[in-house]
Amino acid sequence: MPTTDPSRVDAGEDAVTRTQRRIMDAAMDVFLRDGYVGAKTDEIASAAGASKQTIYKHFGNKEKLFEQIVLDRCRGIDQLFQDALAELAGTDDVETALRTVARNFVHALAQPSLLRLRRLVIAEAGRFPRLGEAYFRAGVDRVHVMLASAFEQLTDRGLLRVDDPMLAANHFAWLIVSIPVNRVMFCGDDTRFTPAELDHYADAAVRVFSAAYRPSD
Amino acid sequence: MPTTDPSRVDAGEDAVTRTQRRIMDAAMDVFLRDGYVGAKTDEIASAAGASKQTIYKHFGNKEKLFEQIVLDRCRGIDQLFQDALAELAGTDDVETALRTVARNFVHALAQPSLLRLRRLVIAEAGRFPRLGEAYFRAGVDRVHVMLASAFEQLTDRGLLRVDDPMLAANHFAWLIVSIPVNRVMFCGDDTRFTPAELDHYADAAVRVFSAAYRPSD
DNA sequence: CCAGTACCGTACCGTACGGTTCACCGCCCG
DNA sequence: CGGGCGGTGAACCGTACGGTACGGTACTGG
Repeated sequence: MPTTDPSRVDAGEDAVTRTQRRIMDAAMDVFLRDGYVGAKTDEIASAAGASKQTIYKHFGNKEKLFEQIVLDRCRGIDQLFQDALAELAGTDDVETALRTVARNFVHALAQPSLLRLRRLVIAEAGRFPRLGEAYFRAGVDRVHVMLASAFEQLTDRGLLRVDDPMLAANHFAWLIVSIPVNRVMFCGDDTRFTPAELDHYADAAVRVFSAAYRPSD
Repeated sequence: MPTTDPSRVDAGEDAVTRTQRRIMDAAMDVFLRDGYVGAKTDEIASAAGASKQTIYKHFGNKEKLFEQIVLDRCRGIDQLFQDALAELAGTDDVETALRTVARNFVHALAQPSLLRLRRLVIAEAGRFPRLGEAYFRAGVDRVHVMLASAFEQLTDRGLLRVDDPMLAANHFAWLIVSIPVNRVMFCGDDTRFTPAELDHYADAAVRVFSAAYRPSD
C-alpha cells in the first residue's frame, strides 16, 4: 500500500539521487525568486541542467515538486538551536545564556534564504494548506516547544519564573525576530541588516524578557 | 457629486464613482480569495456586475487595479487607534489604559479580512515592491509611530521608562499580535480565535511590557 | 551484441487568461 | 430628434505555460 499519509511529513525513506537533488536545488532557487506561479518548469529544467521529462518522471507534476522541496527544506531547521538550547537549560548565568541564544536565533533567522522561504510559504499557504501547516509545525512551533522546555527546566531550578512555558517561549521568540522578519516580509529582500543591528534587537528583547520572567530575587 | 461621501479626507484627485467603488469591492473580494495571479479579470467583472471593458477603461490594467485597491484599503487603518492612543497619552492609570489599547489592537487586527489582506500583500511584495512598502508604512509603521509618541509622552510624565520609543512600540505591538497573526499566516483563514483567547494574549503582552518598561517606583 | 535504464533536447498540444474589438443599448441634454 | 456618454455582453487574439511525445545519446550488466 503506497503510504500517502497526509499527517506524515514524509518520514524517512528519502533515497534522493544526485539528479533529484540537483533538480530540487535549482527548483528551490527558481521558486524563491519567482514564486510558485511565476516559476516556469522550463526554467527550472534549464537551471537544473535537466530535461523537463526527467523532472516530471521524478516528481509527477509542479505541485508535488513544490511540496516535496519545501517539506524537505523544513527538516533540520530546529537542529540549529538544539545545542544552544541544551546549554541554556543547564547554565547558571541565565542572562548571558539567553543573550547568546537570542543572538544566534536572530542571526539564523535573518538569513535571506530562510526569509524568502518563509514568504513563499505564506504566499502559497492558501493554495497548499498542508504545506503552511507543516512549515509552521516544523519550523516555528518546534523551536517554541524547545524553548518552552528549556524555560520549564529553568523555572524548576528557580532561575526563571514562568507559569505558561509556551506563552513565554512565544514572547521570547517574537520579541527577538518580529522587527526584522516583518520588515523583510513587506519591504522585500533588498533590506539587509547589519550584525550589530541584529544583536541590538536580540539584546533589547532579552532585556524585556528578563524583566518580565526573571524572579525578583 | 455623489452624496454618500463620508470620511473624505484627501482633496480631489480620486473622485471614486459608484461603478468604480463596485468594481473595487468585488475585485478585492476576488483578489483576497484567489491571490493576484489566481484572480481572473472575467471573474472580477462578473462579480462586480460590470463588463471587462468598463474595468479596463477605469483602471487601465490588472496591475493598476490591484495597486489602487490595496492602497485605497491602506488608508484609514491607523484611524482605528487614534482615539485609544490619545486617551492613553493622557491617562494616569497606565496599566489599565495599556490593557484597553492592547485588547482593541488585537481584536482589530485579528479580523479575517485584514489578515487576508496582509497575507496577500506579503505574497505579492516581490511583484509589487512599492505596494509592500506602502502597506508597511501606512498599516504597520504608522501605528508604531503613534504608539511611540504616546510612550514618549508617558515617559515625560514619569509613568513609563522608555528610552527608545520606536523600539518599545515595536515590542508592545508584536508582543500582542505576533502569536495570532503568525498562526494565521501559515495555517490559513480557517483558524479562528475566541475573544477570550485574544484578550488573554493582550493581557499577557501588557504584563510583559509593563514589567520591562514601567518605572520601578 | 543486446536489453534496460537514465537522461537530454525539441517540438508539440491544449488550455487559460489578459487585453481588445465590435455591436448594441439606455439616458440625458441641447 | 440626434448624438455623445457610459454602460453591457460576447466574440476574438496572442501568448504563455503545464504537461506529453518522440527521437537520440550514454552507460551498465549479461
